[in-house]
Amino acid sequence: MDFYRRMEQVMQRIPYGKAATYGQLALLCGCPRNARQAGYALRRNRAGASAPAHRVVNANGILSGAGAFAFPDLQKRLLEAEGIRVEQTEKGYRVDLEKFGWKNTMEEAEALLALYRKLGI
DNA sequence: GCACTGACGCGGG
DNA sequence: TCCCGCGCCAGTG
Repeated sequence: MDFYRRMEQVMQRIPYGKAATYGQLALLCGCPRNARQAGYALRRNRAGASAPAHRVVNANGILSGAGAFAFPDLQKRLLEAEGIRVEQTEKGYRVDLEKFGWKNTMEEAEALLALYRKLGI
């Protein structure tokens, strides 16, 4: 499935110091309904070991994947190392997507689609 | 081929 | 507002 190869490309484009959501990644892969697969891809390291998996959170900004890291607060620490403020809530660690969320421009989305065509994925 | 699972998201009550 | 339930679909056994 080229979904994972697309995921790889999208992951590489998440800017330093920004966080993206699962749904957002799925959307940028051209599969708006594959938010679950986005998470699955990360859990199984399908997006490549070099992919910044710590920059991916759910739609609410919660670090739902924290448990999949070697240490529970590893993701939190990686994010903070990039200047992203992580606050602790009843629901768990959370980032402010208003401030640190990756805002995609239409140009970026189109550039990705062009890239997929070029790579044939 | 079938059933179950999940680092998700959204609408309805 | 909170919670529940359903849709989603590739992997896995």
